[in-house]
Amino acid sequence: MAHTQHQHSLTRELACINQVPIFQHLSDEQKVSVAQVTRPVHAAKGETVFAMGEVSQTLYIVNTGQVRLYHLAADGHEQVLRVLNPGDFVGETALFTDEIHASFAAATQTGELCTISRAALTALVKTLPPVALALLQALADRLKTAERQATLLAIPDALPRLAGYLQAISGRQAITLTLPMSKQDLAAYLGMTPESLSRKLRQLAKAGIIETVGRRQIGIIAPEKLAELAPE
Amino acid sequence: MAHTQHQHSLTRELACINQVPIFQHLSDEQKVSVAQVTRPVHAAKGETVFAMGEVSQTLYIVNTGQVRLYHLAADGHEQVLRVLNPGDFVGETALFTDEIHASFAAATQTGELCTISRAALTALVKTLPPVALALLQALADRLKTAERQATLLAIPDALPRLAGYLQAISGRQAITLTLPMSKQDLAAYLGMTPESLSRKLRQLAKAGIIETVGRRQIGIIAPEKLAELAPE
DNA sequence: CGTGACCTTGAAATGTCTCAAGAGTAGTGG
DNA sequence: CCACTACTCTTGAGACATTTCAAGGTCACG
Repeated sequence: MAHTQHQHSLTRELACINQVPIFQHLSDEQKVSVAQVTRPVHAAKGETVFAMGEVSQTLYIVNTGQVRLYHLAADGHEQVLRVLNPGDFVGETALFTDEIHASFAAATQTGELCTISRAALTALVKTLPPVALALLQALADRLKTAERQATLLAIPDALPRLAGYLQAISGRQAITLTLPMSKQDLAAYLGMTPESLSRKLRQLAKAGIIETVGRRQIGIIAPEKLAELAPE
Repeated sequence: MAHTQHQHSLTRELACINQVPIFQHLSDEQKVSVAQVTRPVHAAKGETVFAMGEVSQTLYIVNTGQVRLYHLAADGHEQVLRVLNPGDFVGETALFTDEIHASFAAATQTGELCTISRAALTALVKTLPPVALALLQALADRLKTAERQATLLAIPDALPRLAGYLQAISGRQAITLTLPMSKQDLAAYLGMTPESLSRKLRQLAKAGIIETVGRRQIGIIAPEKLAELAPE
């Protein structure tokens, strides 16, 4: 079925490609060759994109919407691993081995995903050096944030962990930011309980460092003070 | 000085290349072209390879010996980020931006490093697809372990954190393994105090799950019991 | 063989977790 | 459109685990 769709037009595929940073710096004809191996997938809010344990040979790139990656512990507790916004991708290990998904992926907002099979992606990397470089850059970036996250979580005290996180996602600017997940998810992500997170946020607010705007927004008022609390 | 050395022979450079997994699957002539842009560096035990804050445009690959990457906190406390064994590398972000080293690197065992400049590495990725693929695989692997490490550290209780770590480095086998760092470094790496680590190791030993052999060796006796304690 | 660093062990203090209940918010259905 | 409901988030008090702080033991190294 997908085959005939591809014959019709590549507009949907190209729309995918054009949104994604990885393919941003390609020429038009290079984008077409990428589009030919891309399969768009629609994901409605709440829909499961893939489940844990499934075998995959596919790279998923979020075009629009938002996808939440999470673990499901034995006690039914969900642990958010990562939140995929437009341009983010998952499944890069499928490039080399049959990846057994270690997590669930569910859309938190309706949107479009682009999928590329392992074989096609390998071919792209071999024939289009810019794709290889862009992928390397994306992986290097993610590696950096993952390693930062790991060193952050190694801190026993909750306050510097939270401060370090806020500093990282605010870019040390005095901006108002929207949290990428609910506070209970964020708490688990930061290795603490929702109660602790709530208390620490209040503590920062009382110190005049942040202000909470609504339920998912936080205004960074004093980035310098945040930096003092964060490691280094 | 390096220039004339290169003219003499590429034996040292090729020795480097041949040891490194990234370049393993190249043809002989491809290896030569890599060797031509490789600069070997000797690192004596205890020697500093690079310091935090230094600007780098170089990829470092460990050929022989061992290199320890670590943070230096304001209070002088050292936090080990990663231990590089032969085949491991650091500095991949230098591929894209002038990396400001976020850590120190010091040799814990005398050995040889291979260094490749950003420009040369970029050129290699563009001209030799196998290099690009190998780099991608290496980054994907590191990403996987880093993300696993992050989810592990998000657990509040020390015992499952330790169990998860032991499980990861033992490969779920009943083997005797050598710790890659001192126990006080390992404690910081796992987000606990040396005292806690000592107590938890004793606890595992009393339960007949592990045994401590000397100061840096641990024998895994019951991998299944370890898996029960580790998350999932 | 001595010295120093690493590791272990012990007891008290602190911080976070757990458990429980109450507010606020968002989304739903009448 | 409003009220209701369900959920998330907050707040409080007690229990617990880990961190501190301090000292002793053990191993590796010169």
